[in-house]
Amino acid sequence: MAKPRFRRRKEARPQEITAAALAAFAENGYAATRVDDVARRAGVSKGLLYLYFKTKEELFKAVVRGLVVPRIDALTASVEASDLSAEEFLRGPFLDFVKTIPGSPVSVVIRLLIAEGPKHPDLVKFYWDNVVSRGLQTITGLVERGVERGEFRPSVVSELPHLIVMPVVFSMVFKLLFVQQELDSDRLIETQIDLLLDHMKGAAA
Amino acid sequence: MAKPRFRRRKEARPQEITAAALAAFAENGYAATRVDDVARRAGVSKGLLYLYFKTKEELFKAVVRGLVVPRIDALTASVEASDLSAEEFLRGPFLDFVKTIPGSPVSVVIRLLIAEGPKHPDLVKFYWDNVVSRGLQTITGLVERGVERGEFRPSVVSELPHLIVMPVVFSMVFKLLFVQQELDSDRLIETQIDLLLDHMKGAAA
Amino acid sequence: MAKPRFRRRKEARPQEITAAALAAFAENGYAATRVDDVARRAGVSKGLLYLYFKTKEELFKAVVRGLVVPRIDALTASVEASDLSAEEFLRGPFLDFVKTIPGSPVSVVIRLLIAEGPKHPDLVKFYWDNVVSRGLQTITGLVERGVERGEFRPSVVSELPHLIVMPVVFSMVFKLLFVQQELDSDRLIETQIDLLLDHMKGAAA
Amino acid sequence: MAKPRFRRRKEARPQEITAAALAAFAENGYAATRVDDVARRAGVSKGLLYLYFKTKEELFKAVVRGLVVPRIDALTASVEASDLSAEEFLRGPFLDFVKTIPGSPVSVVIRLLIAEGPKHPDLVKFYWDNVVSRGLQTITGLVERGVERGEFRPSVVSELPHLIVMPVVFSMVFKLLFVQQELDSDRLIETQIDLLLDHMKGAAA
DNA sequence: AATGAATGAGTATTCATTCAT
DNA sequence: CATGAATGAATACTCATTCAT
Repeated sequence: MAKPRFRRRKEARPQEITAAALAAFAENGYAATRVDDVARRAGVSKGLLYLYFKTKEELFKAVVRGLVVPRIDALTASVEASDLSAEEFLRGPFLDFVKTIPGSPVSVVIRLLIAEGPKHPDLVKFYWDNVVSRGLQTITGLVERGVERGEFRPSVVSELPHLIVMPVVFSMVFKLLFVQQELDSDRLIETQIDLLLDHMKGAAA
Repeated sequence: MAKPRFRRRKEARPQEITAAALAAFAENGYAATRVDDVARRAGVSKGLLYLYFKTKEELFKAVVRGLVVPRIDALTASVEASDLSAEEFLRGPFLDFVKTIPGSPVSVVIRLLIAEGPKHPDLVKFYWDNVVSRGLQTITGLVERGVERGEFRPSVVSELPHLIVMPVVFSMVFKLLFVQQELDSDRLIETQIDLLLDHMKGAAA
Repeated sequence: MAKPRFRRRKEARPQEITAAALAAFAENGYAATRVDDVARRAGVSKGLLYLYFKTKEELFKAVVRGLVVPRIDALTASVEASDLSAEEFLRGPFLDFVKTIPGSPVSVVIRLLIAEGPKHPDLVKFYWDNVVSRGLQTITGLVERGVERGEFRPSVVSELPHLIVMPVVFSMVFKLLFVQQELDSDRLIETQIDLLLDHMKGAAA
Repeated sequence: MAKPRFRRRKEARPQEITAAALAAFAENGYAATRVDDVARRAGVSKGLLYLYFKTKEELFKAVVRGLVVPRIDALTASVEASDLSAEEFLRGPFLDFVKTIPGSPVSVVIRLLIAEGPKHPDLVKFYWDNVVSRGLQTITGLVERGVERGEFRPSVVSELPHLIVMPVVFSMVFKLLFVQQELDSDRLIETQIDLLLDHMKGAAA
């Protein structure tokens, strides 16, 4: 009745499983992904999966948490460590970082959150606190540093840092929805930053 | 427990049902919405619902189709009918129209498409053809009209009309995700249009 | 994918299902009974069963409730309606009634309660309130009527009506456990009633 | 989180495990008890448990076997060794012994057997042969000794020794079911023995 | 002897869909 | 047209049991 066969034994298991889950969720969305599938992708039995994650929902949360926090940490750290001028930073490291987002697995998380968010308020809260809120604060700080240093004049951008990340979010959503359609997200992002820098550096209010 | 019995045996039934479905989808998302719920909301039996819509999926498509096309038709028509200058149009009717979007049921459709899109390529295609593509074309036309008339100088915006709708999409997604958080979407949209008009009207290339 | 075939339509369904459940529980106990089995026995699909009973547990409760209350009602009513002397009643209708219990489905309920009781305190409460407590009160009332009328002398039996029902419970448990072994439960019950009547009618304390 | 590590690598292990199992079964019943739980309670790994007991069922049987036989042995031995009169024995050592039963772990075994008995006929057989049958025989022997010695007149009790153990079983079941309710089982048992001694010593048939 | 990671068969429950009435 | 009783495939989760270490 039973012919078990297993080999490995690790503590890397949780990561293997969340990676598999990410892939599965990316393809089918949360609701339509079967736990069986995730287990199979991870090369693991269903039972083992449940050993690490009490429920499908918890697995979902682990995926979101594990994927997204490191990136924001990196951004914040790099802002703080940098001694570039605000403009140089925005056109340099920031732009580089931000351009990678639309093609990255973060999109998957966005999709999951949009689809399942209403049923997981704590997760949304977590995402807001750890990613969005922190990201916006970091950007605001960067802009205000520029103002303090005389690079920029005071402008609406300090209050609406959303203007800066907008093209990133837009591109993610666009690519998520219209996989077939072309969108030069790099150019979109660059252009928006150009516009904003022009505005912030300009003379008139 | 009390159901109005003054059904006027209309043939407005399909609309009543799609309206109920929209409401249900808005609350729970597509996957988590039970056909039972939709029927109950519409004050109709499940059997009758299935008389109008062969499957849940078809109902979904009907909701999407029925909701968005009219609005885009209206926009296009109003552009064509207008004899305002491009800037006047952008700052006037366009802005008015566009500000209403983030709070409207279109958001729901966006959510549904993001969540379920990958499983309904034909629907995405439909949405692209009838809404997004047409919308972008209309905007491009408007901008080019401005260039032809000497209002604007040639600029990226003709190639990236996305710059104009970006804040709308961003606001929708933001509100979809972070219901609790404030976002002054009107101001965001206005500011972006200001930026772009400055840019398009500016002297330097 | 679906070739449904069904015919009937009733409001007797719940009873058909609880009857099937009783049979299944009797054979295998609660935990080991599969809902599938109950449905099959009732000639009904699993889905329909869940239409009437939200969970397996609720089905269980319905079985217990439905089976047991009517009998106690009957006993109580018959005591009140009777104009026999206490002894005549005990030797007559009471004995007849009580002898039927060990072979009746009530045993099944006892088994279920013993096995599952700790996990269903509300059910145990219900059973106590509606069956045991009421039954003991009825018997106490009967005995006290006898004392008032001068048939019996006051005795411990008024305080321990359990003495009267003891052989019934014992027989049930015995037969439940040792199906193979003989036990003349009728005689056991009769003898105990004889003993008690001797005692109650006797002169010495 | 803290486990004593001073395991003395005893071979008292099996007993530690059955003791843990008894406790677990007492709380949750057989079906609802997880082997994991038993192992944890015994401070032992699951693997080790399976080294001693091939299956959960075997563990169950070991619990039942280990718990009841010693007690009956003691009773039988004490009857045989005693030189008291039958009445003295019944009112003395027997009563003392029997009063301890309803509060003892034997109740747990009763519960397990009632709940799981039908699926373990061999276990029931074992219990019958080694406990019940022997117990009843011992009691019958005691009564007959009384008759032979002229203490008692011949009576039903020789044929229905169940009359003597009835209150014990009844009390166990009662307490098992209605943990909250009071029952003076000592008094119930004493009273029944009084009744029976009166009867057996009485003049009239 | 001892561990606990790993397995997978088994089960309650849900829900889109159908069809007798 | 209209109903809602009935179906059954699909799926999350559990737990006894095994076996590499």
